[in-house]
Amino acid sequence: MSRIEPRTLKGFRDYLPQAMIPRERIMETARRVYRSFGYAPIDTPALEYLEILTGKGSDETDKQLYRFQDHGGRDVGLRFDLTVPLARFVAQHSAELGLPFKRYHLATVWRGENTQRGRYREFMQCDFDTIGTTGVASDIETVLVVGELLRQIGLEQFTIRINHRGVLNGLLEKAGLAEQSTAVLRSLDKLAKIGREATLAEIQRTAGATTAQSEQVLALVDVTGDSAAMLTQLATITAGSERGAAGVARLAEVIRAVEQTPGMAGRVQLDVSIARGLDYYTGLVLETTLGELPGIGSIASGGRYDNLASLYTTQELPGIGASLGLDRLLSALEELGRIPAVSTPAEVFLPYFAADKLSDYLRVASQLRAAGFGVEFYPEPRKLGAQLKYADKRGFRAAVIIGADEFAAGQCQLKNLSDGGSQTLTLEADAASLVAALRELVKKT
RNA sequence: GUGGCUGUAGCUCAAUUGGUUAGAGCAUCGGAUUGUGAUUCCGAAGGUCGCGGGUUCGAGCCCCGUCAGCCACCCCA
Repeated sequence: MSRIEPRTLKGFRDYLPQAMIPRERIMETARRVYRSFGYAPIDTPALEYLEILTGKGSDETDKQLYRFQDHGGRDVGLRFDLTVPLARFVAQHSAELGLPFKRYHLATVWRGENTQRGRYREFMQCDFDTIGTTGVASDIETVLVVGELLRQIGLEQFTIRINHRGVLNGLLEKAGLAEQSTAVLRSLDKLAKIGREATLAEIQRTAGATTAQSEQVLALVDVTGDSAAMLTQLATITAGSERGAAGVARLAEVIRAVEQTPGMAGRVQLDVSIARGLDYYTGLVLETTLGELPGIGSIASGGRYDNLASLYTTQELPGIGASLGLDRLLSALEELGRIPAVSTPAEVFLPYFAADKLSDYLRVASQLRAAGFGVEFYPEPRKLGAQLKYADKRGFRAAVIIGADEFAAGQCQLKNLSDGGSQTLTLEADAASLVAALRELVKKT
């Protein structure tokens, strides 16, 4: 009989414990932060009717979409982001949800695009959105959520770069390029990557702009200084455009509020080159870069849109949201050496040592678990050395060693696996001394 | 989707100009008179040379296809 080769599809990955543990930790942090701002969890099906997903109908969408017929002959597709499902979801349930509605959604999405480092065909998105309000508070909170998330992940050196589509569009209006805004913004988005001259040329090529028009757009790039100075210059550039003025005013308000939030001063920066490729953004747009790894690109980004669900409902649903780039963030953390080489989620290892004391071991294990520790009990009585080797390899912090001698004496040994130190403790009926010593040890290391 | 580079053990790599039974380190598993890991010592296992076809007396090495990875382009709702 020929064996089937175990393998995974191009762009699809297995996650071993060592990769999955930090991954879950970040997802837990994201959930905790999102919840702390009142975003509620939702989930939607991986598979949607094809017409839901192709509603926007760009060619690129079609190319990247995983589509097929199900067993009932229905045309279906796998979701390629969480925004389209959110739009469908809100249009379908707005009566039950009430507005404004704040939700977060951590889920897998699929895109059949060509793979590259950090770009896969199956990946996780960690979105949060506020639907049904245009209030500046929701703009401010979106920035604050991103900042709080990164801080709780343990990253301190980051910059949230913000811009406003109204400013860009106001400028385009003045330049007479309003119709070609998508093409112009797409080119502008590449400014940092390809440089000023190439951007200029590309705007002329893709949007059919004149030299004067494209220069007028690129005047943006000459906006420099601190945020206040830039805002003044932007006001001048966009003078005469209502949208531009409103955008400048909103940027000013967001920056001021974020600067005044404890722990967030200096974390937000106006960056006129940020356009975001997505043509549905209409207001604030944001990207986040790491000071230690500027080259890795944005690890959290998002923006405001006027009308999320116009394809599915007549109801006007403005909103703002952002998304954490989980894979990019993880590879950044890895590059920074911030991913511990651990393949166990538990901190305490309990060797099975005295073969006839199974029930006593199980009791200690459950006492430690009740006290909040993750405890792995080795499944069979083996040589202690082999068991400790196993524990070391997996990165446990501590081992609780209890053999026949300790049981007889009513004691246990607590071994710190990172420094090899060991202490002998009294093992009471409620294991109180052990719990206290473990708390110390886990806190310390 | 387009173009380029790459593919030998779980990982990183080696293997004279095409020439016998494809090697090493690390990792894995076992052991060093059955109670202490990560540092030591001994041993074992592990390879359809990504896969398929072709050229050749002979292919890990050359050719074609295919799959996968990396890079650039495209794109990223």
